[in-house]
Amino acid sequence: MATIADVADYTGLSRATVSRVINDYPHVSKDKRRLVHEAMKELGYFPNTSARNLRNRRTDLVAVLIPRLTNPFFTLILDGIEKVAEENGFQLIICQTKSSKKKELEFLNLLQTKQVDGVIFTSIENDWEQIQPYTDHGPIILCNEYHHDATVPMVRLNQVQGSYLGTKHLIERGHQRLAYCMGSTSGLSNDRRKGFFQAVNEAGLEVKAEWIFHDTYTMEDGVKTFNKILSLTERPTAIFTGGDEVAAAMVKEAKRNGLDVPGDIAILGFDDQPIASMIEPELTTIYQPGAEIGSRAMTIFIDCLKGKRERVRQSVMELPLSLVIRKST
Amino acid sequence: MATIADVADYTGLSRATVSRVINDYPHVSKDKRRLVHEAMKELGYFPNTSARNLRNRRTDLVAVLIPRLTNPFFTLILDGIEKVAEENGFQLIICQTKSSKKKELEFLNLLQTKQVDGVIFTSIENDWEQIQPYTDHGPIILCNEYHHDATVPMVRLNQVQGSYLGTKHLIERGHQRLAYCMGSTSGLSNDRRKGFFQAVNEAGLEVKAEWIFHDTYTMEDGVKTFNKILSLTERPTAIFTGGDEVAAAMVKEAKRNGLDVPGDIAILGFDDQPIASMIEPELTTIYQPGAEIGSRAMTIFIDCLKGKRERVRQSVMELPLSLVIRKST
DNA sequence: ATGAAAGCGCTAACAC
DNA sequence: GTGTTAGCGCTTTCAT
Repeated sequence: MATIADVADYTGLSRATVSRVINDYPHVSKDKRRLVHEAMKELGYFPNTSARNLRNRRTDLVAVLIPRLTNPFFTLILDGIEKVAEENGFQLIICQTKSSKKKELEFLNLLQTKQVDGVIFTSIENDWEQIQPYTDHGPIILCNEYHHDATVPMVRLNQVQGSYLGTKHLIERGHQRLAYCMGSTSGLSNDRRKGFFQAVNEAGLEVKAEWIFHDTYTMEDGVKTFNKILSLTERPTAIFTGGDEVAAAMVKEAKRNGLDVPGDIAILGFDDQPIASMIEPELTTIYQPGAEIGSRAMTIFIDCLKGKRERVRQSVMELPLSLVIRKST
Repeated sequence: MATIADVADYTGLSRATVSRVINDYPHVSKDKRRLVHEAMKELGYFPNTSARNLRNRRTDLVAVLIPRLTNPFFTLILDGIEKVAEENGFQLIICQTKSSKKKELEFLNLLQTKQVDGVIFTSIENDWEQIQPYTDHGPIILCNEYHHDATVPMVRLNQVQGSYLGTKHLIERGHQRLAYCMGSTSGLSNDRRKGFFQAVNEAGLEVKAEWIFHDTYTMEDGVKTFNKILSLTERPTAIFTGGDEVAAAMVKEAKRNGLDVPGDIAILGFDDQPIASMIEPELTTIYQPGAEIGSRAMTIFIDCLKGKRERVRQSVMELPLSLVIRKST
């Protein structure tokens, strides 16, 4: 494998000059520049990235922590991150945490060992105290996540506003008994609950404890939860869900039980995934600009790396959610 | 930032011994081993990956070429690759080609510059002659792709068999006039067409040229193509599609036009994505074990890297597709 | 069991 | 405009 020294020898120039050509520096004569290029081609030379990284103390690599690759919302974020990364010469390393605290921490080793320049979290499992020490080693950005005491830039969606909007919509449609299905108990979920109850309280409605459901993530969860709701003596007439998959599964289960959506029961999705407009009736849902927060987060990341922006200081960029009214409510 | 030399100085040992401890080599006394571990913790030392990579001539990094992150089938493959990668201490670099020949070639620079140990293609845009030279620089695996003259390991799905199965099913349901929608004109598409016509010919059916549609990828394409089909004077009674999104959009458009699926027109999907079982009627489709081929490909990749397997020699592993009969046919 | 030292391939400060 | 050279941080012979 040819090295820079080989190119230098071949051309009779020094390694320094060859390096200057490689890196497109000024102060190299046209002649030598061409000479070097010819030699590189002739010898099949390519600069060794590990050597450059060692010397430059950068890798142009970013670790992106994501719970599951098969979750369309997160790949949307990833897509947004990738777009900006690509434009700026960065590569992305995929870190699938499977929502495990342990794995999340393990991936942070990539930062300590300088395998990556920094990390973008699209979801966060550990408490901030666990993460905080790692901020010494490079920029950390929270994307789609928020921690009250995190000392880093955060790009988030206004979940409070989003779920308020959706809930208010249900109430305006005349619903008085609302079921609420949530996923985990993360900060994100708390915000959604906040928005939900804000709308509920404003309207002076009551929400019974038995109308609140936890750990509802998947389509199967949706079916199970829907059946629980059906079996309730005092049954809600509208359901606020934490995702379109859950909502879609519920719509289907409702139809299977001979119920009309939204006539007998209204179902509100979240995310506005492709599936939302494919099912019958089309899902009313809350659109989250996933690609957008991804791009923003990556842009901020780059600014931090370049020192254009302080990286160990809290900052919050918040984007709004919007209600997409279709047929299920 | 602490280096190995700092740890050596701190403990009064040599860098060599510290290195041995880091890499868990034998022939280091218990005492010194503990001493070094304490020092590393004390100094906040972490081995520098770039330096190790340079020295070891490996990065434990694999580039995965994928057309679009937002395509669920490809993230399924990615998930399979990731699983095996994780088990073996490899990290994945995402390379989104957006189906561009140019980008695909650019990503191969990662191989030449030794930024990655090798490459897994989950789709391939260029001709094999373009790719072939890169095999000098590290293992290249084709996953979900096949090139007749490729001199590398390939893991593929038996598309011929899969589409034969689906087409035969349509014919058995009594359909005589079949429409065929394909995506690109890749090897993969050719195989599907082969299976389609195999079944068609066996049954002695005729397929008019106007029943064959190209470049049908997305939901919008599905809607457009379906309307073209509707406007045909001699209209097919069944449609073979290249993906569940397309099929789902067609089902929806059919219903919008007052047609019954499968009564008036049967629609066959491909992939068995979550959406297939969420729409009404549920999609009959062809299941492709995406995660499975991903895992297999990564396993083969590792064998190639370890020299357990020849890497510049054609080999083909083929997995079968299966028909999932639901309600749309 | 431990250490000395060469060298992986590259860049940049400094000299001319 | 070009060359010399000292590292970047690590691993691995080869001694002892």
